[in-house]
Amino acid sequence: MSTHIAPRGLPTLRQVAETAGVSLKTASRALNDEAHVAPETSERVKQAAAALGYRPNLLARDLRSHSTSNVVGMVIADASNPFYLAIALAAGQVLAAQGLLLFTGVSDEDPDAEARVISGFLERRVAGLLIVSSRTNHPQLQQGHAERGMPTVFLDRPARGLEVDEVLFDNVGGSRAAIDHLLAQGHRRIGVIGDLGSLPTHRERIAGVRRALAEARVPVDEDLFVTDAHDASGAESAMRELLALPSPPTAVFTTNNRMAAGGLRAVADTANPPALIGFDGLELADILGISVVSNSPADMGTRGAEMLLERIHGRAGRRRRVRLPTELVVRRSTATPLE
Amino acid sequence: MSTHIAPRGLPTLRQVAETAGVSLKTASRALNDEAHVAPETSERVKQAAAALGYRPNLLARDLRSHSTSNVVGMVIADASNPFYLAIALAAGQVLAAQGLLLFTGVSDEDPDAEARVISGFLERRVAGLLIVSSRTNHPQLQQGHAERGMPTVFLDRPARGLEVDEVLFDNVGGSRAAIDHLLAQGHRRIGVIGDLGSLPTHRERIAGVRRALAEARVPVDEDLFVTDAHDASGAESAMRELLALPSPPTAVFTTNNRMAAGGLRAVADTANPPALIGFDGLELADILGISVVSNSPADMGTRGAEMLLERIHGRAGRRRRVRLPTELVVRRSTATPLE
DNA sequence: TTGAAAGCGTTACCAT
DNA sequence: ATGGTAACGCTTTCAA
Repeated sequence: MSTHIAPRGLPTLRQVAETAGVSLKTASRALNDEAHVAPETSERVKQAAAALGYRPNLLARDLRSHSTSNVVGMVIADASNPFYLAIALAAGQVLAAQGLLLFTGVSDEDPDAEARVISGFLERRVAGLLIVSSRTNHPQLQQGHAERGMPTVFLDRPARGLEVDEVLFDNVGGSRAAIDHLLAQGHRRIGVIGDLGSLPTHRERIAGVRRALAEARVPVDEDLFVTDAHDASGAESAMRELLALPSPPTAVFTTNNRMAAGGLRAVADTANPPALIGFDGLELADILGISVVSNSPADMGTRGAEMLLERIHGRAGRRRRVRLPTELVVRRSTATPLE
Repeated sequence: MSTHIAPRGLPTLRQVAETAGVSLKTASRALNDEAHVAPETSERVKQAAAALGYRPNLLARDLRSHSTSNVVGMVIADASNPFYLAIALAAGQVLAAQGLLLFTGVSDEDPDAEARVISGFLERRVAGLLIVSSRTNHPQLQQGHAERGMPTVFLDRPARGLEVDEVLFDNVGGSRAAIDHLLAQGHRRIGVIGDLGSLPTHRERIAGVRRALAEARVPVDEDLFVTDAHDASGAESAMRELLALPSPPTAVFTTNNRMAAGGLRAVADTANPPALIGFDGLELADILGISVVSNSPADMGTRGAEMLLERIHGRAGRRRRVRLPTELVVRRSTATPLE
């Protein structure tokens, strides 16, 4: 723990009570607007509280009352991606409407950090958990929380081996739509630039690609599939490698917004850039004319928060697994059929 | 005595102690790795804890021990802007290295929501506060926290009337650099598209513009200054209005990244777009060739967290007000001098 | 090395 | 309508 700190000397309920000349319990009742307090007593207590700058100690309250706190904890894996912010923002709005506060911790794709953040929430007895996980297993949650009834919803990435609700995108369907579109434009050599191969999201998107190609009986050239390009500059290199192949792809599918940004950078100064399509929204994609499989992080946040609220309010029953739809948005980057 | 059931059936330290066949205090000592516990006793306690899925209740611990919690609360005003995420991410990394957790709450530019989030943190007795405020006054913080020693650092926006540390950008200097650059390129009719006029950041940036123009003895045409375009689509309309003027500007300065995105959208299909320069980084600005006054939200987060840590560790003394530098990055959008 | 008791600030229960 | 007392789960203090 951290070093010693000067005492903060915040007033307690007892001091408020003394100042107002009432008992501890009466002060408590007055400040909580409970019944059976004379209006003038209540007024006197509230003035005393204001004068002293009193603030309830929620640690003590939650400890005693066993009421779950009004905080929902959210863990996001990657804060450098506005995509996850959009989820958190939407979720926060839904929760705020119910008087719940959303506090967000960042794991930065580090499983240990994620465990620490979740522990922090759990040990402070939050009312529920929203998790964009960077893990494939969840011993903490298995051990006693999610499975003993801590309301929990996984977002964007599945909860492996855990009986909890989840909200994911239709990654397979979205990828298939992207590839089908490229095939329809006449492309047969289709490159793919993907994020970390360990990410379930990535895997599903790749699965969609393979399925689309298989159904169209287009042979798969593994050299055209680059994976583990975990940031924009990795994607940029990946794109350069693809274009330097003896027989380069005529179209490239980037599996998320960051891969798209990197890929784009690599072709920005190219004479004959390949057709380009991405997954996820991309800022300014409209101006740049980039086709995408678009999804709605806001919907994900909203839906996840709603499901969490139901659990917090006592909903029982089996896990629910929601798949949110995606939408193919065609722009300049794939508008021209291959000759 | 019947053993009580903890909320959600979580085991308590007492149950761990009973399972291990030791006293409450011994269990506490063992789990906290304090001295004076026989190794084998310690081992037995830890196994019991693991078997039961024990988690310490930090509410109880912090309540009793008066140790400040290991949580720092951060409030951000606008989560739809990746800029603030970048600040939070950097701050979180600095704090994590010291064993502190950063929890972030979003106010969405709503002063009441900000107050609620701050109350939530305060009432949970966080170790410190990082605040990107949407308020101009801070009665809560004045009343007893910031001024009684709750470590607090304001980021990006000043702490009006509050004696706390702050880290801001050199907004005036950055704007002046942008305008000086446009003037050097021969522009005399310079438009400005700004965010909410109530935002101090915005005001400072406008002040920088006026100062640069005044020093160059270029008369100010108020019709060219559009303000309160608080989102990208507002900025887009603003840009269209500017271009529709009888005597439109030859260059436009957008005072933040969102204004830039909107302005850009408006000129995307224009034959003779005005010169364009923005403030703040903008995703893909390099590809789009947009000049910017660039700043580093990561530096802001890092610096702010460092200053907060010093306060948490007991640093006394007057408030410190840091101004972080900006850098002019010239790209295609302002590369051509006006004929 | 270990344990019993007190207490943190609050709310719950049972009186008055 | 108001108040005393116990209790929440933990750490601190002091004793064994």
